[in-house]
Amino acid sequence: MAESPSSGGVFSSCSLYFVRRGDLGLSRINTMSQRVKDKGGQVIQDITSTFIDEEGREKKELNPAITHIVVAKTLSRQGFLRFLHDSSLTEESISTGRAKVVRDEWMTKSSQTGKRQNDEAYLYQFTESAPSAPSSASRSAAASGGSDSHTTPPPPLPQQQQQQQPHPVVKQEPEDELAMEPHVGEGFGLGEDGEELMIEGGEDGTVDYTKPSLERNKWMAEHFTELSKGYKASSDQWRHYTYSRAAKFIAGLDKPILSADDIAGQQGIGPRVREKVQELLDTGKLQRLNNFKKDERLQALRSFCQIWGVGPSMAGRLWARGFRTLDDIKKHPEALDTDRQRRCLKYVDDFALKMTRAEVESIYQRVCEKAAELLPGELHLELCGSHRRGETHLGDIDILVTRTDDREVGTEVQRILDSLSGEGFIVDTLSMSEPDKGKAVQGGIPHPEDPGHPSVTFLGVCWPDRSGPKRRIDIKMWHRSEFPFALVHFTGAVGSGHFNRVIRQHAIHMGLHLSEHKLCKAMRDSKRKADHRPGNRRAAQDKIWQGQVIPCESEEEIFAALGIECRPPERRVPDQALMLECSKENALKKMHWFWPDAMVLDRSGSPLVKRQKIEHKAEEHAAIKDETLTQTQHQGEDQNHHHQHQREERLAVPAKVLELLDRQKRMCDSHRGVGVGPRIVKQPPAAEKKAEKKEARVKTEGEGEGEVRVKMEDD
DNA sequence: GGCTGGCAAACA
DNA sequence: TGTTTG
DNA sequence: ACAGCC
Repeated sequence: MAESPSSGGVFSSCSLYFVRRGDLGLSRINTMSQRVKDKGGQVIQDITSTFIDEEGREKKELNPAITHIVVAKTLSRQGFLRFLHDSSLTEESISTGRAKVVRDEWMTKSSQTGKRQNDEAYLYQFTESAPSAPSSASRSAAASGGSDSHTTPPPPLPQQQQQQQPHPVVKQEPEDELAMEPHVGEGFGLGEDGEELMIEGGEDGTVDYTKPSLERNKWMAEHFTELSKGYKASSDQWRHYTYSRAAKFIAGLDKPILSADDIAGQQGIGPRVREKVQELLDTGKLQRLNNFKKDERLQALRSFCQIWGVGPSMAGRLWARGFRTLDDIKKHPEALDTDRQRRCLKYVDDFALKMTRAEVESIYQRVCEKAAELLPGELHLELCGSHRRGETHLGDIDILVTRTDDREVGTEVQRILDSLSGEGFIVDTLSMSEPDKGKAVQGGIPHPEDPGHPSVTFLGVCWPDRSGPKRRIDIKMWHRSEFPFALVHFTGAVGSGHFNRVIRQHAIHMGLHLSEHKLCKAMRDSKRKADHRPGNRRAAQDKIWQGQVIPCESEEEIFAALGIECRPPERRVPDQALMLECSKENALKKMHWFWPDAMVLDRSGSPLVKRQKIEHKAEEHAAIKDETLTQTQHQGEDQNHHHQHQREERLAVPAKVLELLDRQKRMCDSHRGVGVGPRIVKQPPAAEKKAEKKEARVKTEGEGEGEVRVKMEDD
């Protein structure tokens, strides 16, 4: 079997079953199944098979054909047990069966590397174990020896083997092979520099958690940030997101929280967050967070994620292979996948150091000078990111460049970089985009009259001061017409991009599409979980047919178009006011700004209140129109008042938006004399897919739920 | 109870 | 393609 | 072990 990979495919003689729970959804299972089959494996549909016992009764057992049961690594033990129960299997039948229960990474990694990964390194721990116990190591040790010769690097398994349970640290002094500047001793696991201290003690006086204060709010927010980071490292993106959002929300409150009820009922704040606020008020700490701190594995994952280019997935694999600390990895850099990661391993300590605003500004200055020297008067540079948001401890430098004229972006950034590299200022490139690729795929099928402009993105490392640390620097160049969108995008990316997510969702609700390049009308082919069986076809993608762009010359105009307050950079956070402004109802009231002929109705013509996906498809226009007519006709007076209702709810079109629409019209006219209204570039590919979809929709409508649709009446 | 959750682009 | 980043 | 929506 060690030799088989080349002959029969990676998965030859494997029969996999995918557990559709947790993060392993249908669409992912479909794609994975396809790959397994392509590479010589089999996918089994039923986890059980029935047999007839002596008394002639039907019984179920674990399907003996299965060699591997693939489980989402984030699926909880309980979730897995529930799955077993639902499949009328017992825990025991699994443990005694021949099928190996492996995490989904086993499959993706095997497929990626073209080498079947060692099962034992990817075992899914569903048997009894403390949530944190890294008990797998011992088992894999025994098993790995023989079969394992072809898994990626030789078994690096440092001395940790034996350490597993008794974790009392054993911080054996690293022999510092990679001569690091000893800037920070850095206990990882703790947040980035010192936040932990602030939580526990408070640097300037401890926070009195029994007394309401804004300080106490911040203190609570930090707890949520810690939770969020923990979940991030364990690849639980949604809890990461939720807690991170909660942290931002609480930190942004302008009134002290008096009781847990103060935050209840806010958009995005649910029972779990409320409970935890309560717990903080009652006990001054969070049990969950304490568990996190004790969780050796989690702390290791967090430290691994400090390497730029290593995320939760890679971190999990490193842990599975026996690495426990960053030092372990420094001793075995070959454990990392790419050269870039190995380079970034050396930057870990430097990148953990924050900069002052002045430092950032002087770096910005240096780039500005170079720009002025090479291309005098041609470029405009702006500091974005956390600096623009007014923060004081900065992790990186984020510079946005545009031409002062309307010419397309070319090699300007490259020239600046070349020169600065020659001076030893830029010392590494982590990622560099090809200037001409910029306009290729931006956010779906582009509008035929306005496919967008090329842009350039550089992510790299600079070394402003030979005696100081190296710094992360991003330089991006956009076409002038798209510059404001880039500004919004690269300023709003707080934390996990909460602000961007909220306003983009809002745009979607208005039937628009907001990206870092443009704002445009959009037709979305909504992403549905396909009801295909695994292996057949892929789930429908969330395709966007881009409609007309809505040109905005400033951030102000972008916010105006979305009908929300133009916030100064430092207020680009998802606070209560924003969530309110961006509620679905509001979006729907504003929709007619850009879809003047659209009526938003459910099937019976009643005014919509809920429903998120705005779905429409070009080629259904005709059909919809007919439907609309017949409906509105024979609905008669009965429905009339509904329409009035809806009209009443509409928000008046602001002057600014009229201006934008006017500008849009002028641009269109001058461009090509194109009429207003969405132009469809491409028809959705498979005819049958559409048929299916139509059917599905009719069905839901028939069931009375009623999709909201935007119905267009032709211009 | 099940599904979705902002987006795009580079890299291997 | 999945993973990671901004 | 999250929140909001059908």
